Amino acid sequence: MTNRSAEPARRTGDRGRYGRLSRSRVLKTAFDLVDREGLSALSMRKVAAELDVEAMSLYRYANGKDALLDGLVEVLYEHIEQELAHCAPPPATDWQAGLQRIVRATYQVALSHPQMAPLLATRILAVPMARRPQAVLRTHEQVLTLLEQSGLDRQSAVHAYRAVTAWTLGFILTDLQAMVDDPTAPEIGFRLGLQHMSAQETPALRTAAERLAEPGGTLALETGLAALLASYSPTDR
Amino acid sequence: MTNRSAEPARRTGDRGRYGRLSRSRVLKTAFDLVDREGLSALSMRKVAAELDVEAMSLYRYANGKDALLDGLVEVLYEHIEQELAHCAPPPATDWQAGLQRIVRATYQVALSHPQMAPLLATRILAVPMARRPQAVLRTHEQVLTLLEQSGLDRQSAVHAYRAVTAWTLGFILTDLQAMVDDPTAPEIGFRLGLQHMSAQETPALRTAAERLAEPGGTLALETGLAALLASYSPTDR
DNA sequence: CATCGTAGGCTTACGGCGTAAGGTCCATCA
DNA sequence: TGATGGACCTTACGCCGTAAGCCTACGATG
Repeated sequence: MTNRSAEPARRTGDRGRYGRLSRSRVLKTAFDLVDREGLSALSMRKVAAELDVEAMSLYRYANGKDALLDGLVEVLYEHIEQELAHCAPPPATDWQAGLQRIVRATYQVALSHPQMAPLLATRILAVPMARRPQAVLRTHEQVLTLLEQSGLDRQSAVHAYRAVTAWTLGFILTDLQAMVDDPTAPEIGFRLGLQHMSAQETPALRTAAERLAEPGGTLALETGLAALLASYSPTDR
Repeated sequence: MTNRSAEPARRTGDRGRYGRLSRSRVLKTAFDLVDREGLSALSMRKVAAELDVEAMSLYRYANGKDALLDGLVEVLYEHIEQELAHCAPPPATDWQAGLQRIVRATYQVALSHPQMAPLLATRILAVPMARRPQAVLRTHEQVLTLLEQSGLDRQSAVHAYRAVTAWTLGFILTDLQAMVDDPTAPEIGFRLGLQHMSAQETPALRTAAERLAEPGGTLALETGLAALLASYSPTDR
């Protein structure tokens, strides 16, 4: 509610007519809020408050909370595209390297914004493909195009596409899974809460927990990707 | 609130002292509600209403909504265990078949209860491993044990375990992803909402959409699983 | 400069939600 | 029979999403 009449509402590209809101400002605020406090802390009212605005004002730029969540996914994929754009030149001939590049970028952006990970899983289940944000569709289009370049027939390319998508999503979720039970504990076993796990019923899992707590890493991601791709392109073996 | 004093509160194993509630009854009611109306329709108050009880009464059996959600995951994995128990005998020597069996059961239970799928993704991110329901841990223990039987060293077994988990979860989510935009449309293209997808920007995806709308199926699930497993066990190639 | 249509933001209000705190009743058993 | 305590209920609070409608400052127009 701060009166900023000192600024005569110059219509920069990033503010609305009154020099206050804009879609990008709303999404960025929500994005930062989730990064900072987690998805469960996201509410229309809090986002609005951070913008010195009432909740209902957001509706012009994100028509309801679901639309806001989809906006967050959009931002996430825009980050992926940025990562892809400024980071590496695409080696036009090597389709497999092209796929690796996209999958790796997706993984890294997810790691940078772990609080958003649930969105990747839940929104894909909630919003039909045709309604997904453009940035999402563009990225998926690239994946599919690369696979079709690889010489696979259309049917196999679609199967491979599903495999790549499933692997990437599953790997990210598995990698980000909650392992730490008590962050304040000094010893790793207690930090993981192993004293709550029965050594009778789940001995192997208990023993493996320490190793499972470490992130999988880019290497494991790409190993699995390569294995899946190889199984779809008979030329490779 | 119906007075059922006709029944003198016989303490069957499935009811509490007053012959009304019990953990299993609460979870079953919530589970059915989600199956019927979706996760977003789940609320403490509605579950309570279906049991002719007040919301706060549930807290003795599920201490808050998060605990209720974890209870649903528990029920889901109990279904998986039932599927495993009554369906096929485990071929003790063939560890790969053993893994297939578990993964397939997980997939089939997920398909039977598609509304629960988001829980698989979100709860794994929210509750530390050591605090997961016993049924979940038992199933994971089986997977890990089978992999250790396969001759992999401990380190590789853990990597393979992560891969199996990631693949299964990712495959399920990808398989259950929303594709249908307008269920009432007679023609498939409109049913998928393809008119909303730009033929300029995402032509390949648009074309592939029809194929993507079909479920992946058990075969694709097992193909990918085999490919991943092969990449972790050098003896296989 | 005066006017006007409207985009952009605000107000109010409603019903539903999770849950903290404490009360009540009744099956049990001494 | 009377005490005990577990099972369920009542009340209340503060959040939430959002429908409906209002108000006003702005850009365009003359």
